Amino acid sequence: MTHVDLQIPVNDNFSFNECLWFLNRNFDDCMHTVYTGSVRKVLLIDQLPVLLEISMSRQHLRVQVLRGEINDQTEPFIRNYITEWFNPDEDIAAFYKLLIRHKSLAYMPEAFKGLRLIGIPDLFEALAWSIIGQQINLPFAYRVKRRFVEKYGSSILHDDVLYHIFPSCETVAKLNPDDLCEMQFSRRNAEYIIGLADAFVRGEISKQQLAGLSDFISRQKALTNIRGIGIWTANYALMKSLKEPSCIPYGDAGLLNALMNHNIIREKSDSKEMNTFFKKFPGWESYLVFYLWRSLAPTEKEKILDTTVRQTV
DNA sequence: AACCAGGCTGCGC
DNA sequence: GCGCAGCATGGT
Repeated sequence: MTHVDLQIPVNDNFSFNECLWFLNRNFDDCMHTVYTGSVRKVLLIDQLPVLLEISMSRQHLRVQVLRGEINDQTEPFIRNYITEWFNPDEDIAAFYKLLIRHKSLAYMPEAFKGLRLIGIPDLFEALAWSIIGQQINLPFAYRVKRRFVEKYGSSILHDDVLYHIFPSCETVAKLNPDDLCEMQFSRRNAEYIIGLADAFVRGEISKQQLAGLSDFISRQKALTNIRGIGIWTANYALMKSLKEPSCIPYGDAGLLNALMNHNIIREKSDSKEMNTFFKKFPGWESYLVFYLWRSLAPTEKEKILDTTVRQTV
């Protein structure tokens, strides 16, 4: 049964266009494809691919199934996935109130109005992606991810477009570091990712197990116990995959740049000022980090200029 | 050519 | 517990 729509309600302060804009920033992310007013992505549900198109229809996210089955089993999975991806059910009014109080951030609720923290619901994907992104620039990280996904993930073809599924931990666990070094992983990051995949295969870690731990610190520790996952990666994954509200990815280059841009810290090493700053946003640290990252993206004007240049060249 | 990039490990203290 | 070198991999 195709052509069935799902509707997912959204609450106030939700802008699908802002979310789409973020998904389509200036990077080439192979895990989804953005169109005007919609985004397509394929999910793997019980080993079967389901291609979705998400768009906005009145006060609902509208999910159309372009390929694959939608039934009593897959529907809850899809609903849950989309909800964790766009977080349309959150109430971010309190966050906006805090932003408005802050001198150099007061512009954000208007400038980024309705942007939600875009999640990566799959924990293995979130962790593997953040390991890929360690200490390398983002355009390069996205290129490495694309090579990795195109080689070791599966995909489906629809209307002449390939939609990719992230490699499974079973597949990755069987790789040798050399397989990944070929695609410009550093040897160490290759070892990290394969080890991570192995931990998932062995059941040493899972999203469910992690979510079941009693507090934030335990969840952080469970992650940093894995080789290759430091505090930055742990916080990134907890923020993107487990909706942890108070994650500060310490040392993050982008975060530090954003804080410098907003004159919130003077030196990148100034962790004291940074901590005092974050204390003004209790419970919204993750959201704040996400909005600060958003502030690093080029403005709409710059982006249009950029594509114009590329086209004429 | 030097410095940067959404860091981590291991060591010495 | 904290600071710091050493480390890979490319981009600008």
